Amino acid sequence: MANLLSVAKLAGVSRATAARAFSSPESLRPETHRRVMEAARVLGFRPNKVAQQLRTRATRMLGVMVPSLDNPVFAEQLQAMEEAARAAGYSLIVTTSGYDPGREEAIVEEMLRQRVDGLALTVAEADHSAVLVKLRRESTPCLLVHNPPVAPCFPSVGVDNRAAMADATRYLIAQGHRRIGMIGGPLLQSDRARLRHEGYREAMEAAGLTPLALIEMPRHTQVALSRLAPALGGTEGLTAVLCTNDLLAISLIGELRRSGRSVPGDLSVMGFDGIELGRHLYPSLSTVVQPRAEFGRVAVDTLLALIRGATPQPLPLPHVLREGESAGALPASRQAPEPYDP
Amino acid sequence: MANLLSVAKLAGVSRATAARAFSSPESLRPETHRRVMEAARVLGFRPNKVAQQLRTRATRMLGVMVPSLDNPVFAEQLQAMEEAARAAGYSLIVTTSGYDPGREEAIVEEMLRQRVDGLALTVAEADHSAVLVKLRRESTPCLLVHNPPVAPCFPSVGVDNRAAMADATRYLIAQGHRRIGMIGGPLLQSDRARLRHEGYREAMEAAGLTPLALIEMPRHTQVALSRLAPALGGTEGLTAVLCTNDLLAISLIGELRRSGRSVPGDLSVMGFDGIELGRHLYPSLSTVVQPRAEFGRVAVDTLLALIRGATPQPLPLPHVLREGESAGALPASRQAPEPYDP
DNA sequence: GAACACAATGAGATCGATCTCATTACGCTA
DNA sequence: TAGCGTAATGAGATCGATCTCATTGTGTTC
Repeated sequence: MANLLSVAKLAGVSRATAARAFSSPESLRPETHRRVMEAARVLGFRPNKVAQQLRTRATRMLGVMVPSLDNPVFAEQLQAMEEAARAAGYSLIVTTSGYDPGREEAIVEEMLRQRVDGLALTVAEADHSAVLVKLRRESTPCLLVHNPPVAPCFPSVGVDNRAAMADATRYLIAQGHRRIGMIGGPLLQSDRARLRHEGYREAMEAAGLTPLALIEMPRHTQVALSRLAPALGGTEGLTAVLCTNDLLAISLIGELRRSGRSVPGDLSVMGFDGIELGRHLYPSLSTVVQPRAEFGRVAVDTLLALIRGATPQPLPLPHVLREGESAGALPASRQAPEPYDP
Repeated sequence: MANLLSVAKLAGVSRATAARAFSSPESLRPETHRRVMEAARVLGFRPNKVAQQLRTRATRMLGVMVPSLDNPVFAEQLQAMEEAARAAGYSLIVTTSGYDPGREEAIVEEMLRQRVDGLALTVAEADHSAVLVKLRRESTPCLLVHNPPVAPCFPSVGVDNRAAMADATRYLIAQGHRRIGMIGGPLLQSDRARLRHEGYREAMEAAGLTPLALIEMPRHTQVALSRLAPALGGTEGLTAVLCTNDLLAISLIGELRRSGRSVPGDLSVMGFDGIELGRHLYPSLSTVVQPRAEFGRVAVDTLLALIRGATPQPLPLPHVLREGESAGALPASRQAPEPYDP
């Protein structure tokens, strides 16, 4: 394949001049510039970014690691990141960790060897992450996405998970619910799940209600109704459930209806994430919307700022409670025996 | 940052020997190998892939372009591709085109400059794609995903869209439906949409039924019920609808139910893709499953074969019809006036 | 101990750009 | 036309590895 040297020869100039034709055309005589460009065209010259990267010690590539692309919340965020990155002249190397610390480690090492200019990571557990400890010693700019900014060294882009779930909880309380439960995926100890549960607990306690332990589901994307069934039966059963993500909520609604229960008649269900699809379901999903597209943009902007040497301290992004049809007012027939009276 | 030269110096060997310690340790005396590795450890040496890539003229990176990550069918496929690629020691550069030919062009040019070892593309229209015409002159191995293998030059990974939609149509016919319509996204002319419509038409005609034109929706992910309403009313209205993708189907089901209609009572709905979520909805989605995870694996395997210089001719991947609850037998009350009688 | 085969190591070119610094060319004024 | 300042261009080093080929070192055999 044609390289700059061959272009330079054909145009009758030196490599340096040929290079300038691309990087700073204004420093060349118009005629020289034209000759070089013509030679490049004739030879089908295509600049080699690898060589540029080696020489300039900048790859203009960002490494992105998300737990999974099966959850639209990550896919939608990635979509926004890709667009923002490309607009800024950067490419993304995309990887999935499956929440596996071993894979996280290997992926990050690989990306460092690739000399990415920056890393945007979503890890399982930011404050006990081996990979973050390692990165602390490295000079590659690094940004957390979704993870709370517990690690003092790394800026973080995400919503205030605790406040967001507290909002959702208060919303259900305002709808008249008193017996409210919460379900989550298999990583109960994940930093976000923990914060969300704390938000739930605080809102419950602030209202004089009893928070329950997080009910663990075997998968992030699918409920096992059997794990929840005990909490649902009888007059003392739950009347509303908060889910740590939308996929769980959607799956829960499906299972409930398949088992003959109605939503929100028998149980109000709230999601978390605000994936696009939730709007179009019936009943439409009541959920806490994380602004995923903005996540992506802000993540890239912040990472680029870090790369430029700035020390941005991004604020938590605002979450929005989207009222759908899956959570509603508590039917009179299911009012708690003891009325709420502060 | 430490480079091989500094490692070599510290270990008291030449660069060549230091390099061999990593690439072919067996060719070194154990003692020499140990000294080099120790020096590397002390200096925190991390091999520079950019330099390796320049020198070996192989990046071990694959360029992936999909229309969008907002549709789980692409996200799930990408997830599988990433795992397969990483298992083979390759990284993915991921981009989204939004079906925009201009962006397709820019993205591919960018990836060629990056000297990716191979490209896996999903384009809007394989047989009139400017970007594919350009790629035909290039030596970079290229694979189409989802696009039918119309372009003689490029292998393609995907299901047989025509046969798949014909199967779905026959399924509905077998359920007693006679007035069956089909809806699609804004790209009626997309190669896949066209093939799927052809499959539908053939199956209809083979059964002596009248196929209808594809009803165009303004977006890929969301129906506008108003566009469909005219076809639904009265005793002559449709009793079943095929959708070109699952998101449309899910959105359609939601809209129908919200407007007071039941699914499949008033209208049977079939999707296409088989995204995971469809299983968990209520009613669960009847759909044609494209094996997305297998797509990803096969795509990577085929592309790696191309890179090795083989000329694989991948077969269409098998599709599976998944019977859900959104499509059912035609109620007796809605039997067509003229019974089907070949 | 000399000769030889083979293993281990080193020297230097190379991949394809960029960048600095030196040199040449050009335009302007006197 | 000479002199000068600036614009335009070129020569060569450099980024960090790999690879070929030459050389040195080691061990075996007679």
